[in-house]
Amino acid sequence: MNYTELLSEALFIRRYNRFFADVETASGGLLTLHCPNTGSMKNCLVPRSPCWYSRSDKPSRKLPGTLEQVTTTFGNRAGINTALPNKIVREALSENLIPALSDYPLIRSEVPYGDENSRIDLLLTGSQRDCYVEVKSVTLDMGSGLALFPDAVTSRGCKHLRELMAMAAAGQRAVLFYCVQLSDVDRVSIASDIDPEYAQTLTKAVALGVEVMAWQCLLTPSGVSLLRPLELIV
DNA sequence: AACCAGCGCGACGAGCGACT
DNA sequence: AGTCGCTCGTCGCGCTGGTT
Repeated sequence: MNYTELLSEALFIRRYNRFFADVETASGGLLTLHCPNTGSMKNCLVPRSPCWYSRSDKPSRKLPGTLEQVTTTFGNRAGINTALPNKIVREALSENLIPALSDYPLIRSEVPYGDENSRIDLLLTGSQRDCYVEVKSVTLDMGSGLALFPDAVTSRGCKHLRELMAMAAAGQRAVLFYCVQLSDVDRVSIASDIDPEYAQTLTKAVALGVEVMAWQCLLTPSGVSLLRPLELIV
């Protein structure tokens, strides 16, 4: 997934509510950007650390740009745009870069499904069984190569797990795909101390046949793409 | 019938005020 | 004290209405 133009570098100053972040540009000016991540962004908000943003001149937008990448507490680069993982994974699927999900000719995004008014991120069809793929953005850097999910209590995350379990029980493939937008990471685990209910539900989901996979992204100023599968400690 | 533009809505989730 | 519902900005989907 390529940005429309190269990202600009700045210094992260503060995120003063979940939609707005102030940065200091190279020329020393203060710029308010849209923050495309409404989560807690734990370990991703380090004052005066390097960050990168995209510019937009769309007349419909109120802010001049979007915060895309930041530096974590441990000095790693994190992609914080929660809209990107779906695009990145879809792109990788259409290029057959994910061996475990390579036999599906048809890919659709945001398809309504389940009993709780949900939409599945990606529905893969055209093979023997349909494959429901829920993509999660992982940005919680714990240092020493470890990334965790979630970074805050996520009732929607539990809801998505329940929907995936229902799909698996109905005989379809159900996949939870952790898209890890972090540099210098080699394994992913579940933050059971942050959201015990999510951890329990995930254990149940795995036992019921929901497949879980985690891939690291390559983050550059020109774009983000899937890089390699990561060890998953569930 | 086919296409396009515009509009409305849902999703995202932390925080806050109103209400039970 | 606990729960509910609304709000923020952006994106993408799906519906509607207009034009060709």
